[in-house]
Amino acid sequence: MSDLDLLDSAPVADESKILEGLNDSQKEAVSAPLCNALIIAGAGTGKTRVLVSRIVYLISHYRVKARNILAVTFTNKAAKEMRERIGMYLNANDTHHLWANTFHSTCLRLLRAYATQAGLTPGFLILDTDGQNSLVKRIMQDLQIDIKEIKPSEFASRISSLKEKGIRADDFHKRINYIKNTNKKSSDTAEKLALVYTAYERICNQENSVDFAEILLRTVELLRTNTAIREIQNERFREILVDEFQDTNSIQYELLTLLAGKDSHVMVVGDDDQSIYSWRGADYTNMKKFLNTFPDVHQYLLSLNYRSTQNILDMANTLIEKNFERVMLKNLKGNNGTGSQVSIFKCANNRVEELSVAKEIQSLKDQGVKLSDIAVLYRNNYLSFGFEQALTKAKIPYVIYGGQKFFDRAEIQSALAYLKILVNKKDDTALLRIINLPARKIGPKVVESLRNISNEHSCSIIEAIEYLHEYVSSSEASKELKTLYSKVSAFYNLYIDLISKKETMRLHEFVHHMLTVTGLYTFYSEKDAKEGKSEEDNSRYKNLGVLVSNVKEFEASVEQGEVSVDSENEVESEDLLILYLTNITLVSGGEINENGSDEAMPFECVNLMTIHASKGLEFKYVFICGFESDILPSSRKSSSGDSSLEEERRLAYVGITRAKEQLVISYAKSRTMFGKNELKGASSFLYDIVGSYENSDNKPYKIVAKI
DNA sequence: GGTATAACGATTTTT
DNA sequence: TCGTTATACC
Repeated sequence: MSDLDLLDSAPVADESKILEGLNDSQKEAVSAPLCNALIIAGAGTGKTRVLVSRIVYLISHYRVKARNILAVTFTNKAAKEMRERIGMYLNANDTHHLWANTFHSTCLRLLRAYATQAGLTPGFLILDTDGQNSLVKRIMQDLQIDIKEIKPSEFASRISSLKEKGIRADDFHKRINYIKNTNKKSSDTAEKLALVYTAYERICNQENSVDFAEILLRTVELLRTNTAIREIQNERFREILVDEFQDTNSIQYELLTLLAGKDSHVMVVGDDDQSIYSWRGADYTNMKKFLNTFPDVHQYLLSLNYRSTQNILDMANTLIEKNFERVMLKNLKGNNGTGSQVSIFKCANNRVEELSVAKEIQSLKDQGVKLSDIAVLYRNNYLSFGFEQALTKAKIPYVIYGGQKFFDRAEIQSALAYLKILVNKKDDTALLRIINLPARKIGPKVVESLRNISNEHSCSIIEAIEYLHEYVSSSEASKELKTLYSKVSAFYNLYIDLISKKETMRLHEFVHHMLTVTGLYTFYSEKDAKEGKSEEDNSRYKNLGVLVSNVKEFEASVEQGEVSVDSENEVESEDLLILYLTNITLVSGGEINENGSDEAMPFECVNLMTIHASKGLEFKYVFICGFESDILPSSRKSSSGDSSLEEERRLAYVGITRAKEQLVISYAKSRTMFGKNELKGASSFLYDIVGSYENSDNKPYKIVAKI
């Protein structure tokens, strides 16, 4: 070991301090030997704390080097939180070397480092869900597949889930042929899908872009086939830790098996009772699989809950007991006393429900409760509307998590499309979005001709225009080509101007320049004016300004070294613009405020969100609303088999276990939905819970009628 | 190239 | 019911 290595792995935190304050089972997990381990951590049992402590323990006790540790999470939020918490124990050098990232950014880092070996051109961009949908739509139209019969987004998501199962277009074709040969009937839709999938793969390759699923699949294929690269990673990643393991899908599972070498150890933390993303490919049986496939897995169970009162936990325990497909049975025990009873609001209708909740929040507020300690949770986004109205009327400020994301807005996507073609001229998807935006007389006919040229020369549309420019100015071109060029020459000049200015200006100034010369500023401010939008309320013009601020902020954070541009030579340094574009598709994604930053709301607000979005969070006061049949469990699921019903039950379980001190569960007996008045009853889950306490004098809940 | 009208369809959501 | 979107039409 060199001195430098010793410095790198020098203990940074007092070992006894790491274990201080942990309970016995947490301590056991944190100080586990270097081994494969499965930690089953019930809701609120200090899962993140254990993970963070384990990482620090690995470094200080086992002298594992930070660069040999990989921690993987699902969301950027979780990754950020983990990095921050680890940062409190480690020195800056260790923190820098440690990989604590989402599955996607981990893979992306590998792909950037080994782009060529993975069959990509360096500088490739990420195709987000919108881009994916529009590409699929374009393909379906080209193949004359009726997009009214089958929604492009349907095919797009099916392609993604095929990729998440590791199935390529080729494999899918083989499958269909196999079915044909044996059963003689294959579905018409599947055959169409296969055609679209093939074309989709081809175009993504041509355009040098990867979608989210591709990021994972490419990495897996790279590691599967390239032994040399795999061995480097095996050597590097000695200790791998995975958060929310119940949410892994099959490609992520395979990734773990490939990243871990024979001397590596994998520690996974999860809770099968909180698996609520199976519709997205998550498979909590990976926990069982892990136990059976990885050698010598040590098991740890965390069931002491630090979050909620026992009444709340009893509700949760009673509910989840009805699930049969559990990997490991656990009963949450708390250390916060019994607490007050859970209130079940039995409301005459949804209006009453909304007003009752608002009234209750008002009285909490009057008692001096911080609004940010209150959350209103619901199964479906459309349920938020009524609560928004009721809260507005009561003058109670709130924030809604989710909803339309800033970067999904049309004007932002258009601006980004301009930026994308500047770093990746192969990106036809981006180009087609803006070639005639704002209108510059490039209609479908011109586009058609351009696409013909690009097909002939197997190049992108921009390259076709470049080719046209060369050809027309230097030789005796045909009249048709000359007129064609005259129609796109203005756009070509714009493109050339942007390409050259990009190098000479600071990035945010350049983006501002781009918005000016492309005419996007004018286009959108005129559009705003036409629709009578005031300067203030979410005008599209203003949003473009917010984009510039966001770029500026990003620029500053890169300069301060906050965004890791990996210094190790395996990751090459990149164009700042590529870095920005990658960052917003993969890392930011969320809502940003008018200053262009993603800092939290400065003032006190009640939190409104879906139960899905609440996972991993906790609040002192929680209202779970619309606890009704056909809503929770959702009408689409209750009829379609046990496992989806069980997932809905887990969802309710997640909701309940968010509450620390007080929980209100509310339902309406009648509800106006889509203009129609429907009679719903209380959720079957509520009957299950109440039924369990039928003869008990010691009920964890009380029912309150609201009329 | 923009506007009016009809038709549709409406879980959950991160990357 | 309400918002989005495709198509027809000017």
